[in-house]
Amino acid sequence: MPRNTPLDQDHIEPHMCSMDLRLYILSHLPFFQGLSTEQIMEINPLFVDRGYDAGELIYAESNPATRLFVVADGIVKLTQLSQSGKEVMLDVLKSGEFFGSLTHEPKDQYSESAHAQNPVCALSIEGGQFRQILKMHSQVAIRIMDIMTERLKESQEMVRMISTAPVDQRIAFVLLKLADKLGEKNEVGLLIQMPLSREDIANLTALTTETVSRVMSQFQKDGWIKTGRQWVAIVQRERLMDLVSI
Amino acid sequence: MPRNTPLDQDHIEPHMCSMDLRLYILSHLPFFQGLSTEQIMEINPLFVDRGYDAGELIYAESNPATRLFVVADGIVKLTQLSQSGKEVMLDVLKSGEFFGSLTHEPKDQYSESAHAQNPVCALSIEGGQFRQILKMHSQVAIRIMDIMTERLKESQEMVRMISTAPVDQRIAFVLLKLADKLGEKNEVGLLIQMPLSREDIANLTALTTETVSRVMSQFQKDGWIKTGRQWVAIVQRERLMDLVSI
DNA sequence: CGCGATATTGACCTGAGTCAATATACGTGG
DNA sequence: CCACGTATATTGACTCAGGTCAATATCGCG
Repeated sequence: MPRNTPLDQDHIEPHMCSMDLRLYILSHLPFFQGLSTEQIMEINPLFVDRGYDAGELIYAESNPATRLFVVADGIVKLTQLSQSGKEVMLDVLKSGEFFGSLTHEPKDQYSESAHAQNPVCALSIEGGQFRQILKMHSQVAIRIMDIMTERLKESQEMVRMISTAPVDQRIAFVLLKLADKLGEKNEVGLLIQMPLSREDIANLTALTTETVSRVMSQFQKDGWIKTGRQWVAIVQRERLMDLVSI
Repeated sequence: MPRNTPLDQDHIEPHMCSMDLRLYILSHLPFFQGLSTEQIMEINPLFVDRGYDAGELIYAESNPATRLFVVADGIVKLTQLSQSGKEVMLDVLKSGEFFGSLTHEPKDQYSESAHAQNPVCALSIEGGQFRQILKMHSQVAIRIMDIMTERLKESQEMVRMISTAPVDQRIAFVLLKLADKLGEKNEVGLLIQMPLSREDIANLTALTTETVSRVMSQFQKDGWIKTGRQWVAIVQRERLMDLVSI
């Protein structure tokens, strides 16, 4: 049984949203590819940076939606609340991914809440200013469109899994997806580099913590994963893949 | 008990995807707003039209994705198949909405199947040609981006409903959504203008036909809806709204 | 070292699925 | 235009996957 958390806990301090990091992030954003360095330098001052503590709210569902955010460092989770108060986790974002508002309609509201899952540095820009950029650079708008298309596809895949797959498949599916996105090879296996509790996994799979615990205990007994408090590593990726695509 | 189907069955014949309809549709597409009539006329020849019979396949999941489609007339349903073979209905599209491929990567595959739910006339354009239009007209790309954002939001709302809401709320929710999109006031109530079986509703809500039948029988006994073979009309919209947002 | 958050495990319950029988609407062809 | 046959819908009895409730264990932080 592994002792301590194997998660990497070196985080950039909030105040280290430095100019260097900003320019690095902005110039490497997938949707700014195709812009020149000068264009990036011009856009740079429109962004503000800010650090968030682990667990801190970045914005809340149904609040006025005015800004577009970009993760510079850390992990951001997007959630909705059901009427009964259960949290539904819609997505997990890492450095380089955007979230928030793509519009500048005064009446628009955020359709989900965003929380820092660990210490986060995020850049943000006012929605209207971002739309100016889109208007001037169609290749940026096309990139954003492509990313939204990909996200829609993933959300629809989630609908399919939740609608039709049994619990072990659903859990295996999200573990594999997270490992693809955040996996880091170490001595144990493929470690998912984010704090990830049973409750988080339950909120990602439309299950309860108890069910997640039972299934993951079995996965561990079978030697498919190794797991502890707030972390999961995949040991036998193939076994999980087989399970998902039976 | 209403006797016959109250659905409007006047459909444009497949061969009536006429030039007049084409230009009307193209010039009224939400994402072509902002283009001049001359620009629309220029784009027009890039589209081909085709009619589909009720139930006919337009394209299949995992086939090479090469074309972008636009519904000119009729209803198109988008579906995925689970491994166990159950159909999951992802969306229902009406005139003016697009579906298919927004890319021109040779290796891309359709992530869902598209079927004509009733007789359909659709226009389509090759993905690469459409991207040329996007590149030249950033306002079109921005419109598409906005539509994809809206669709993602709806898909995420579906994830939340399926994850957390009991069956009667889920059914009420999709009936209201369909009525908002396709509702037509008539003597019975607000009729959903598309062929809509119990199985369709089951595929939209991650339920079985039997459960849908039981819940809808109850809705009808309560006087909230009127329904028959392949049609549903909403009588007491408020009651359903109350149920959904308890 | 001790406390609170996190995780596990068990016993039991229940909402929705499954299986099966029956009913009813609609299209088809005589 | 009616009779028949098939697809669609309803209803009931039973089952079961996963939820609920509750007790206990364990980690890691302060």
